[in-house]
Amino acid sequence: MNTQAPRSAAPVQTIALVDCNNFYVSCERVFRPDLASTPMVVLSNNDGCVVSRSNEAKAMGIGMGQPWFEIQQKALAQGVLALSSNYALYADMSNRVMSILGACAPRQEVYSIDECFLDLTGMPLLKALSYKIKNQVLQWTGIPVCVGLGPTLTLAKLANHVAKKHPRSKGVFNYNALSFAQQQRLLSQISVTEVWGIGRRLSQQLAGQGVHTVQDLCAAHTPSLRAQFGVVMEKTQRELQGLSCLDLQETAPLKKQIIASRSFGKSIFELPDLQEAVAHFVSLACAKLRAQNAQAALVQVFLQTNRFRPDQPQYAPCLAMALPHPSNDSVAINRWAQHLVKRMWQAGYAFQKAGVMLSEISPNGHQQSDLWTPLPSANEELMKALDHLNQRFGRGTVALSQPAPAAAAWRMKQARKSPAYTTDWDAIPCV
DNA sequence: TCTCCGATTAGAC
DNA sequence: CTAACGGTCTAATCGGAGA
Repeated sequence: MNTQAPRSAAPVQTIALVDCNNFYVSCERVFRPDLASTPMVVLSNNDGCVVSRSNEAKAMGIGMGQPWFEIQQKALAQGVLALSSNYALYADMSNRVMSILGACAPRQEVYSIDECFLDLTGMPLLKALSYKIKNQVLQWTGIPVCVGLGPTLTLAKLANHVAKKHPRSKGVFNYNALSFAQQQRLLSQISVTEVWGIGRRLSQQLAGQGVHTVQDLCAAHTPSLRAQFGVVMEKTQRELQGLSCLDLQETAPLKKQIIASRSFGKSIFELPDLQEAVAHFVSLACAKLRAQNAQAALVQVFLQTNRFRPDQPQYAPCLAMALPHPSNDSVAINRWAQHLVKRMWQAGYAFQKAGVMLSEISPNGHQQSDLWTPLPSANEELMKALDHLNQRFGRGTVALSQPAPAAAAWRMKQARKSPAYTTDWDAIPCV
């Protein structure tokens, strides 16, 4: 068994993981302070599953990812408020939180919509600093956060988990401040399930090897671990031992693929409805592509019937096409995408979902062109104007196809959505 | 035999 | 009234095809 403290030549880093509490619910509450103690949940797209829960809802036993239809009746009877997700609001709140946090440290990695890593290495009075960060975010945005500190990204995440779970920590936990013996005792009290990168499947397999706690994983024989589970697991173990294997990624690398897809509010049978939906997905995907100043060389379109209805005929075609040259032009890409839908559509199927995938992505302006085919007259100005309008007045203001998405047959179900408080003046309640 | 590809798997949020 | 179960993204790995 490995009971040695890891000795590393590098001075101990201090990484902070700052995570917003019940993020989507907290965003909604900023604009509805009257809901501060109402049990509430936010639902995924199409009002499908629970994706964010208030503490009250957690206490009632409502699980993360539970299908809403399964618990709806009981939950409503218990007074649970359910809201459709309002991504425009959450993205805007996230930007505010992240820019405040970014100013607190020389280096930041925005890891997801509600959490980021900060490099606090070498800074004095870490505990006081952490509380200051936490209070500043709360004061300036209304969003509560917890802060976990550790010598590696994985341990910072674990420390954040401790901060969230133990009320005594008051939202801040510093793993680096523990003695080696205290660290071991703590790790032996936490299930491996809580470790970043260890999901349901792996924790089950680990349990088969007698590895149940984080301490068990730290102490496991490294070569056997590597042989059975691969590199990723070895890195996780090293990180838990305090040896840094993962780096903070300050600038997000270009996406290798961009997908825009959605389930429909109801089944779609007709080709024109499907085409409209696909046109919409193309414009979403291309906007994302342009936002990272990139272009794609491959378009793919897929259609799906409802896989939860085995009694109905199933059909899930997917067709790809290489673009004549890399592009991020919604109009051009839509032409090819429409072609693909037409090829795949067949009468009689109840389509439930469709999507567009862009891949073989490269930075703008790096296209290999040959001498004979002229470069396409890129609709650059048009696309710029389009992105601007959609940002300013809301997604779907300017679309590639006729009907506004709000009226479309394929539009997703969002029965209980809150207003766009932060991006639409008219949505601000008069006081 | 080596490499490249697509499909599959696992995980995160 | 009934039926109803999310959307993106990455990396590793494996088996088969092709060089």
